[in-house]
Parts: sequence; C-alpha cells; structure tokens
Amino acid sequence: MNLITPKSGANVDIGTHGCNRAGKPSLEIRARPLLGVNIESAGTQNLLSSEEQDRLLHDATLLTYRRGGNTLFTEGQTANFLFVVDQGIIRINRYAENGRRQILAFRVAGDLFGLPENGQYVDSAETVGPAKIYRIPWHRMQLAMLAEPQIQLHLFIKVVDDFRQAEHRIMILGQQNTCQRLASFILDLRRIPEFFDEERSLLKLPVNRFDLADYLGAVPKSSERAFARLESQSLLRRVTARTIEILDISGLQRLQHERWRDHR
Amino acid sequence: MNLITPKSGANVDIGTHGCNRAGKPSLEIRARPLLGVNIESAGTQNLLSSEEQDRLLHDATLLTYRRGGNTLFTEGQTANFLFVVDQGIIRINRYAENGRRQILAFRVAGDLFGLPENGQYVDSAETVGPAKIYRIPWHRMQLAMLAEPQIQLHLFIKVVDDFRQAEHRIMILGQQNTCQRLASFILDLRRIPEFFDEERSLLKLPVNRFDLADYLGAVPKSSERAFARLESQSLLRRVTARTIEILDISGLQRLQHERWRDHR
DNA sequence: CGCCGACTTGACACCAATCAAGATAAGTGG
DNA sequence: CCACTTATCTTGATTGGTGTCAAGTCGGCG
Repeated sequence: MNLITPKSGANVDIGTHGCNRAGKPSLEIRARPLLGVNIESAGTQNLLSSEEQDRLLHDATLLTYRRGGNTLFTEGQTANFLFVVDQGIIRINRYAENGRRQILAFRVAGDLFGLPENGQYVDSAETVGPAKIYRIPWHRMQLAMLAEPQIQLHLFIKVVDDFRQAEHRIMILGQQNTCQRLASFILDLRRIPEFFDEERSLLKLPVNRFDLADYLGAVPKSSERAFARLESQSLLRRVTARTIEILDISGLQRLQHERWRDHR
Repeated sequence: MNLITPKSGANVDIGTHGCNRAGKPSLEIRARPLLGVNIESAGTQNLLSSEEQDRLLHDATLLTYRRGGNTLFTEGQTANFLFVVDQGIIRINRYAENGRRQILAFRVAGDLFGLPENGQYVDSAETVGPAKIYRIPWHRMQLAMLAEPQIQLHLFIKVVDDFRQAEHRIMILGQQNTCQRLASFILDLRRIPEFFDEERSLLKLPVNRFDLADYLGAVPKSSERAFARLESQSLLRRVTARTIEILDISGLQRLQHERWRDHR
C-alpha cells in the first residue's frame, strides 16, 4: 500500500539528476498526484504538463462507487484498463492456492493499479469504501507511452515507487511480529488526513478486522491481540471498533523498530 | 529474487495485445535475457533489436568478480549506474533500523538492479559467488530512455517483472511458515541449471545459512529446523551442508501450498 | 594431522493459529 | 423510541512453531 511509501511518489527520480528536491527518504504519504500530478489543483511541481495530463484524462472514465465491496477486476481477467485512484481506498488481493487471501496493498488517492501480466490481471481489486477511480484504456496508454517518452517515464516512476512499497512490505513481513506490523500500519494511516484527526489524535480505521488481518499476514485473532497489547502498553486506546486514539506516537515508532519480534 | 519469478521476464506484456506468447502464468525461471534479450545467442524472440542492444552495451562496463563478498554499492550511495547480471548471483540487502538484515532478493543472470531513489541507492548489492556484471551509466540510460521509447518500454517491463517478484515474496512471507518458505526457495533454485543437477537430483545451495535465514525472514536456527523437518518427511536429504538431494518434488509443492503455516 | 569456520542441535520461553462462543454496535421495522 | 436481527468485533484455552543462548559436530584447508 502506498501507506507504506518510503517516500513521496512525486519525488522519485530515476537518475542522479532531475527533480530530487525532497531530500531524505522518510516515511511520507504521497499526496494525491495523478502520475505525479495533483488533479484538481496543480499544487507542487508538475511532472506532467497540463496538456499531457489532459491528453491522458481525455480517454479516462471516472468511476464513482458509493460503498465498499465493489470489484474493479479479478485475477485472470483480460486487462483492458489502467486505474488511478482519485478518492477512497482500494484493496489489492491475491489468493494462494490453498485459498487463503493476502492483501498485497491498499491503494489511495494518486496511486495507480491494474498492471497486466501477459494481458491479464494477476490480482483482484475491490473498493473498501466509497471511491472515485479513473479508468484509462490500456491500448491508449500504450500508444501514449510509445509516442511520448515523458509520459512513459512518469508511469515508469510510479511503478518503481510501487516496487519500493513492495520491498518495504517485505521488510515488515520478514522481520516484524504482528504487534509491530500493526504499529507500522497505524503509523502509516496517520499520515492520511482523511483518516487521522490530528486535533484529537483520533484515527479512523478504514478497514475491518478481516481485511486488516489479511493485510498483516495474520489471523483476525492475532491482530486483535496486537490491539490489546498496544492498548495495555498505553500506546493507543480503542474508542470504538473502528476508531482508535493514538496516545504515544514515539512509543509506536520505538516498538516498530525493536529488535525482537515481540518482547512484551 | 528472480528465483521466485511468477513468469518469465520476456513474456511480460504491458497491454492486452503484443507479444503475450507464453500463455498461463507459471513459476518459470527466466533464462538469461539482457533486457529481454539473450546476450550471446539471440535465441528466442528479441525484444530489443541487436542495434538497440549494441547501443546499450556500448556504454556498459563488464565487471568480473572472482569470489563472493564484493560490494557493488551500498545504501545511500549516489546511484550512478544500472547493473545487469551476466553470470553469478547477487544479493540485494536492506537493513532495518534495529540493524537486522533482510535479503530482499537474489539476482541471477538477466536480472537488473540498481534502481535509484532520489538519485541514491536504497539498498546494497553484494556478490554471493563469482559473478560477471554489466554496469551501465544511468545518465546514458536516461538519455536512451527518453530518446527511444522502445528501450524505455523494455526497462519498464523489467521493473514490472521485479514488482511481481516482490509481490510474490509478500505472499510467501505473509502466509507461509519457515518450512514452506524453504520449500519454495528450493523449488525456485531447482529451475536454475547452474545449481541443479537434474540427473542425480542434487541441488547445490549457492548461499550460506545466514544468507538463507535472512532471505527467508528467519534466524539460522529456524531454517535449520526447516531442513531437518523436510528431511524427516523424506522430501529431501542433506548430502553436505551446501548440497541437498531432492527426493520428492511434488511433496515439496504440496507442502508449499498447505493451508496451515505448518502442520507437521 | 590439527585448526578454524560453518553447520547442527538441545532446552526454555514466548508468540501465533485454531475453535468456538460471548459481547458490542449498527441497521431495520414496528 | 424501542426491541429485534445481523454483522462485526472480542475473548479464553490448547497446541505447535519460532527466537534466544549456548554447546556440540562436521568439513575443508593449510
């Protein structure tokens, strides 16, 4: 998920020169760029000119979903479209051969998804809540990519960014226990204004316990225990099932980086 | 690692049309393509014309390492080069803040590595054994990418492929126990002729126990236990420390996909 | 032949998955 | 506004997997 973006997507540079204006790699949540560009207000430095942007969005359809549970595509379908999130949150699933689901990533505003493999999607994408999604035909996209290297380059940068996110997940799944994974997740969510009320330090969880567990690579019971433990350590407080109050951010960060996979 | 390539790199297609000649996604190890092209013998369908290939390799340096333990680059260094493996095996490391190492991937012939982020490498790369590596200056690469969309497209495809590998690791680390992870690793290694003697069913492990553990996201003791268990189930036999005899491939595949994270 | 590094294993404590059942909140109709 | 239904969240007890620490064994190389 881009929640775990090591750095802002717009700041990726594929070479040693260019627009590496951001500085240190930090756990930043990217804002809402469409291929590096904010759609409504071209706020920060544009990676695509507005003409290029218009040309891309010209062939795009804006899909609006009022609630969660809608399937945008499933594994094995012919991949006709590339998707870009405008609003809301999307989960990218894959099922193991034994039927167990893994949520590979959550996608939020500015993220793209729907990369095909041999012309087919290799995972499924579903809305988690209300969402607005841009849908761009792949054949248009391919033409644009070949015709305009700049556009391709920005798509390239996005994919490199997703690759980094995946590597970050590997780090987390490879060496953190459920508590630490939950802490990482919470700290990531904290960076999204849509979910975090900084005033009251209240975080609204956008996903249910099953999604959370499948994202953390655990069983619902374990993620529940992780909540209980973080609460017992006064790092957070469960207000309602879907709302938590973050009590100790630095404590969460400390836990996240502790050597051992749980130490009590 | 590309050992866990869901499919051959050369078969990736970014759209719904094009060269999707391979068919079903299968756990194939890609051969030895340089950006989708075999260097010596242009065997299967070339993705790059030989001129394009020559142009790329014109600026490349061939680095030759006689033994393992050489560092090609480390985290934080300015990223001046893109690397492509010709022979041997490279490990891509990243260290968590607590100092624990995670091996994100192993790279073998045909794989590329050294993608920068803000102009810097975000992980380190070291030779595991003797290796030959092509080193291409990034500024040349960037010029070529902008000047020739075809070249950029093939680099793009490679990165998408690496992204899929990373997702596959997420699946494994998210829902398999150490035994299953080891089985997956062994089954992947089996596809590389350099390490697997199909006649005698002997597999030569290219990495030591520490590397293996850091790759599996475990401690050496656990990976050792995993070996012991696979041996007790007659799935393999430890001949020497670095050589195993594979006894039951389908048994390993069955174990790999078992529902529970270990069932005995 | 003997040293050294790498692999291998034992005992202990802890974390995580299973199963099933109870508690809480949200949505619905009277 | 209240009772009901339903979905979701939450919790004990048991079994087995995994990290820690330290000690033992094997193989290769001089």
